Amino acid sequence: MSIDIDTLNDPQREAVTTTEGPLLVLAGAGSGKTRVLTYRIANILEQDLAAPWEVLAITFTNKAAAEMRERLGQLVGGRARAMWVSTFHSMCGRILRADAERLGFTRGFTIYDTDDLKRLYKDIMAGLNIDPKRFPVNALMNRISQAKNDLVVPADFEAQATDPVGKVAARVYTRLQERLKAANAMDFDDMLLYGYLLLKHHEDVRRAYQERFRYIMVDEYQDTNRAQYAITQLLAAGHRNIMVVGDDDQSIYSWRGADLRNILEFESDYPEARVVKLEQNYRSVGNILNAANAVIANNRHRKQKRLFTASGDGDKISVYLASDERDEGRWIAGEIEKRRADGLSYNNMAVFYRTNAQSRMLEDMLLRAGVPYRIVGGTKFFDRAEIRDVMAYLTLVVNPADDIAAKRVINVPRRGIGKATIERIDQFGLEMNMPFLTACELAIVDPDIRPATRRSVGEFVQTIKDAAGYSGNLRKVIEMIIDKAGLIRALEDEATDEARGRIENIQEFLGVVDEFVETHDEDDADYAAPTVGDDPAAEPVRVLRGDSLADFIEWVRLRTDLDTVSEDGQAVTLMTVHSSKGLEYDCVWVAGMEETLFPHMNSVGDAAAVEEERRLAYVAITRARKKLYLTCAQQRQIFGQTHANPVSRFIGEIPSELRQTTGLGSAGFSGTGWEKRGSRRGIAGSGTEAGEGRVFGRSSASGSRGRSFEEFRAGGGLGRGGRGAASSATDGAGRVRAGANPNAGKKAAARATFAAGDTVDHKTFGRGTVVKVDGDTLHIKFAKTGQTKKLLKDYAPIVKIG
DNA sequence: GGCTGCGGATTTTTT
DNA sequence: ATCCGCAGCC
Repeated sequence: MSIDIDTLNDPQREAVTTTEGPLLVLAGAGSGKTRVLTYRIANILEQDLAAPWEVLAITFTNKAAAEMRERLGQLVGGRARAMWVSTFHSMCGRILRADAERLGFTRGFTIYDTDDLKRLYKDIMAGLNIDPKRFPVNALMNRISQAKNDLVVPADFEAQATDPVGKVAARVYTRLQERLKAANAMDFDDMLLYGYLLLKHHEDVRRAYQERFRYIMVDEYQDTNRAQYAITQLLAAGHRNIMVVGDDDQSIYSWRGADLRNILEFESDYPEARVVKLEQNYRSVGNILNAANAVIANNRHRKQKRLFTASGDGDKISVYLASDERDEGRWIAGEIEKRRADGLSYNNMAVFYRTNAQSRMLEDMLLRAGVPYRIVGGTKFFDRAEIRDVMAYLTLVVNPADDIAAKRVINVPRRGIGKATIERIDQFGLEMNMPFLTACELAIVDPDIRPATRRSVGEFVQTIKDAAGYSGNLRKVIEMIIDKAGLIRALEDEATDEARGRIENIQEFLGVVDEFVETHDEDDADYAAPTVGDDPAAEPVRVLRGDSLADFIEWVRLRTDLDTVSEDGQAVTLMTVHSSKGLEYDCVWVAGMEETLFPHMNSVGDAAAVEEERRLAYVAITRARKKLYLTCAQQRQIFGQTHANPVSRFIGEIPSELRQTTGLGSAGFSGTGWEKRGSRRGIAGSGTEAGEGRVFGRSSASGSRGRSFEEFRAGGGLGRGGRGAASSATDGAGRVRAGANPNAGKKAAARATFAAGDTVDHKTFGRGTVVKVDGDTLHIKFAKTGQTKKLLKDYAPIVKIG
């Protein structure tokens, strides 16, 4: 269990052993940053410099936190549990819950996500008679979010606002904070803002934490915004043992408030700071690293550093010039299969893109090629309407003042409470300055509401009230709430495939509850923050809330899709370049390397924005360990229009001797591929593949229109708002999980073209035999590779030949 | 109270 | 192209 410091290189060791005072670690991509962080913490414990609960490690994503926790567990065992290893938001969540009353909230406060918040904004704007056409909600939200991240409170904001939008925003902001407080709710930005204000204005609280956290470490420091920076400063002021780790070249979130100055000016904030640069890269081969270095060298505003590696040059970077995005996807799918044939696992491959819109075509092509994939990001499981409904009920139980939640589900499932009634109750509640739910309670005797409706309202209120009394096993409690609310019963009555899919989603949600319970059993309870007045030297009280429903809700609220990236099964990962930060793969494809896409058109023309795009390109390139592919399309459809974009400047910035170009206009380009023939609707197509002389096409038997790709990818659950969930709809291997697919039942009927024993020909894999037919999924054993693949009969490029 | 159809918008996204 | 929200109608 003891750590082996000798395995570190010199700067790494210096970072690990420099425990006292401020320390800035400039960690280049792939330079072993996480290792340094975890070793440093382990070392601190090893040397008895601090107790576990005196250590605070802050990361940006829950995933990163979980990873660090895991690795710390390996190094220091159970002591890792007592440490605060969390994101800024969950840390603030804890701090705020302990002393919520100081700010006028209760410990049961709700965290509003963007969707909830937007409802509230609209409500407020309607109340203030602000025309959403002239002042778009999104614009106001952005403006106010920015203010919060800059720690500007409504009064200051109002004083500063001079422009028309600003003045309107000021009114909305003021009202917003009142409404949020009345609902006992905070948005994500508030967690930071109020976390800061609590520490700033309550000296006893501040001192308790300052004294407690002997060692503080902040990862991805280049991405901190003003609020996070200020919180860090306050917490670190006690012992001044603050270590920040970051890479200015990987700062890609300035658009959401990240301030590069935080890292660039660390040395002036702490003149006594030690600075360590980690420049040896252990991840990528020479050619990739040199390409990355060459690209990023074009940025003016950066700390000079140059990564080097001891490993060989490796392959050149492959640049592919596709004719269009379809060709691009097809080519990537083909290359993926080639690497796969070389023995590389799908799990070691990833495809990145600049914008989510690009994923469609890539998915389509991978699907057709039978390449299993999983998508990171996009729509989240927890965003589905039915899941949000369940969450709203749970939230209401913990926080009856949450009007957004109350209004969301007062008529879900349908209880015959109409818009007019809701509006009436809402009006009344606002006038009386009481929560919506309280207003509901009083409305039960409102003679102006129909008796049947009043009864429904009463039942709704009673459901919530009763639920507050449930105790015991969390899963049972939640099941009971869902049951009493009648959510599943209503869906059962619908008796549609879609409703069945939703029921399954709710059941899956219960699985998530189990997951929570498993990872948060009593013994695992976190150490609560020392409460005010505690002797800071004493061991913190171990009280964790005793309120597991509230904990569960917070856990879900602060959770995102990225955290749930499952490593199960073999699949290529698809994600935006932003999501890829912190990850690494043997083979990486970056699609859409064109001007206006990457760099994005909204950034061209703004020097600072272009630099951020370049950092983004740098992040993408440095994710690859062994092989990097950059692709671009000569023609591409954007918003329904065809554009011809020049090749990205970032490709040009890579020295030509490091790259090798194929595709359009270069030898070896084979022209139109299979994907162009036979539309996705299943029209027969066939052709002869150059060089292989093989018949290829799709069965004409699938004459029906089939499901559109959209339906297909949304298969995991069509939310009421049509918000399908691409990522969660696929299982680990990228296949659509039949169980969660409301369309699962009806699709198999139409066409029975394949049967076990059929011989088929596949575009990429060649001849194979159908081993098994599983609904739309064909299990085909291919002669050439010997492996059995699962392909979707309506999408795979296969044709029956015997 | 729910469905349909129109119009606007559409980088990136953690929490 | 396509998704989403909203308004107006049944």
